[in-house]
Amino acid sequence: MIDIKLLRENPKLVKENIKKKFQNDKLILVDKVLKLDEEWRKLKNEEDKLRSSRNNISKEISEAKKQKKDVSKLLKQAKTIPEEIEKTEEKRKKLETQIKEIMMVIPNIIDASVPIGKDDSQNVELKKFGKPEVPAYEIMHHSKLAEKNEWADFDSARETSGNGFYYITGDLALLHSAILAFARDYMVQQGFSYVIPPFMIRRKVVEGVMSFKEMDAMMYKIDGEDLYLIGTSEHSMIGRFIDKTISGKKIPLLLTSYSPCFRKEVGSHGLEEKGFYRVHQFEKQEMIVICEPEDSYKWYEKMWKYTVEVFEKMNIPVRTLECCSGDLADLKAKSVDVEAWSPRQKKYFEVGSCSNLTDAQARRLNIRIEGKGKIYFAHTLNNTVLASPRALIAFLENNQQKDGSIKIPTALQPYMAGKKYIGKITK
RNA sequence: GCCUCCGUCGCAUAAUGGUAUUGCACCGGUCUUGAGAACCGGGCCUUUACGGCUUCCAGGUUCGAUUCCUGGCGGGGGCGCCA
Repeated sequence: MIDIKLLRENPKLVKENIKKKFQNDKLILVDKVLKLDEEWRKLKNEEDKLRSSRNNISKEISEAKKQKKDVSKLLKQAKTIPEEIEKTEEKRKKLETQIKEIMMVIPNIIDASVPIGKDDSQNVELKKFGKPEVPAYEIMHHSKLAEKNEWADFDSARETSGNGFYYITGDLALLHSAILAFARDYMVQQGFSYVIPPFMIRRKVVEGVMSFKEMDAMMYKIDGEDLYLIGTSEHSMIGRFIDKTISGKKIPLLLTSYSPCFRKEVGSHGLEEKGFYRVHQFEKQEMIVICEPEDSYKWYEKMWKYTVEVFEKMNIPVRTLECCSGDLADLKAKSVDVEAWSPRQKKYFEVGSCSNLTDAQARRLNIRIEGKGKIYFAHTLNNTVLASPRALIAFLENNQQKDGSIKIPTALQPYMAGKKYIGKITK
């Protein structure tokens, strides 16, 4: 959500930004909202004046009563005002709703450095980390490998819970916990504070953090309760700060959270594919930063690097792929995906996403900083440290040995009870 | 889940239908070598007006609601259930 003042003062800039994002159908909204805003201000002024006269008459009544004077004439005069206020207020509130609806869909001003492009096919590779190698031996699909080692039971999960669920068992379950714990500790070492948030949130919080469309496609609702299962800990983490003014002394807030994540994944066909790639339930270590407006790009650069480092320590080659203007969600000013190398598919796949939302999310949720004698909107950022079981796919492929066993990188061994290898030798 | 009491700035507190009081803390400014003291100020909105809004939230009654009524949310105490 951008500042309506920016729209008032510089509608041209807002329109240029919309064009950059190839959302030309939204261009008319700018003039529409300007008109509505002008009307709103007019009504607001009228209303203020009406209230002012009501307050004055009320005062007169109060004083007249004290002096035991007759107030019937004043009362008669006063009675007409509330009706007028109500009428004006009704109109104003209607306008307010319309304005807010439009402001919600006007995209955040993207950073000047964002590459211009229509959709994800025009995202730009920034840098490769590690060598994306394809070994001479065949890399087994993770679900086949899991089956051979009795590391997963998709068939039973389908019976108990449905497609898109899984049992992870034995050493793979250990590894799943290990990589999450490793990711958590890595972030703590970088100075982040560890948080376990609520895994369910109320509707009003959900509405704050996503659109109705997203809500329908993602969120599971608890029957008979005003509660939804979170799709990511970002929901409850950022929800914690709705309508809060944070003391400048506590800024930047560097938080890393763990949570299970639940997603309906409505309309995604990838769910048919066997394995861990697209599932209804996963676990994620996340990072959230709330900082001074001038520092958000400094944090943005640091944040995606942390993810790259975590994957490097797990011996997984990655690359960064910058979201082009058309692929950028409306709240985001800049965003980069971290993708892991798949030696089996000979291509990269998404394992994390780092975004700077500048002040758009903070304005929408009313998250402010108090300091230097001023109160102003914060900048907010979020990034995946590691999501499992998806990260396990990359792990099992890149650490797979010629004999079919899985080598545990040194950094992970303490989390795996010292084990250096897991898995049967199958070849 | 039930019964019961309660919700006013970060904390404490006043007003009990007449337009939110006071103290402490915090922050900014003035003064100062610096700190402290002292003094001035402190949220939001708009067309900056001796303007409007703000007593957990949403409604209602009223010329006027912190005060009365209804619902929600949050907290304390008691009972029940529970890893």
